[in-house]
Amino acid sequence: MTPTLDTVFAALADPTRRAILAMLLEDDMAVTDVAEPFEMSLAAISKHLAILSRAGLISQEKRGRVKWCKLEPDALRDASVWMQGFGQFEAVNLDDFERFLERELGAEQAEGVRD
Amino acid sequence: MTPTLDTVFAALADPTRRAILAMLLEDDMAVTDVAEPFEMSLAAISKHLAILSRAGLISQEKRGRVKWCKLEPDALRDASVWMQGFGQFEAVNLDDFERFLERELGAEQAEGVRD
DNA sequence: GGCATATTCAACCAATCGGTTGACGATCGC
DNA sequence: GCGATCGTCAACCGATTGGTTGAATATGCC
Repeated sequence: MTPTLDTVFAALADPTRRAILAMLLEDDMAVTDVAEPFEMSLAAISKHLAILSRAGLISQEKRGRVKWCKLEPDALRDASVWMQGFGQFEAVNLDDFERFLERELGAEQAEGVRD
Repeated sequence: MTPTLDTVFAALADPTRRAILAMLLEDDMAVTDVAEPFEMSLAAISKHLAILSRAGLISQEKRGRVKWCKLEPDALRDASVWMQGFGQFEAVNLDDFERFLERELGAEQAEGVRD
């Protein structure tokens, strides 16, 4: 399936999935390691990863028995083009982004990662 | 309710709602006029507008018996900050955006606005 | 007042979502 | 080969989504 705006935005609409993307920003990770910080089953995380993968936001490659997850930020490009069309946003600096991530992750932590 | 990334991205995940936002980019519109090009009931459009409104993407103001819908592009700012954090996208020019919109609207037209 | 117009509400429906559990198939280490 | 580990599959569950229809609520016009 070619990723559409529908699938990309739908994938981004879940806080668990956004948290996963933020984790993958640091480094590629195995499925088990992705699941570790979350208070939910491995199967649930596996489903989230499948959704991110179908949206093109990550790729997964199996090496041995571990499946590595890798961020694919290019999938955000079309969505970013779409959004920037409204409001002519100037380029956002990464400090803004980091502060944003801290706020969001902090909020999730406060409610136990998930609510 | 203060709009969250959850509600903003979820609102953007539906093609009907994105088409509505694109229409409002041109001008403010009454609910009935928003509904006109779509092959679905007025009530359905009313619900879509409520979702966009809860996400902060539009505002609605009732004047007389007609309720005017107005784009509120600022609500996209947080989401845009979030997305640009991945991939350091350069500013996108509006020509790109217009071509993009044409493609998307064209695709929807081809399947009868909705599939 | 009375009718038409603009919009929402309420109830319903099928489909999807986000989660669970338990069984299963691969692969590694020994 | 065997047991442990990695990950998915399948079936199930309750909640939400995107749509419908019909009735209800404003408001405007004459």
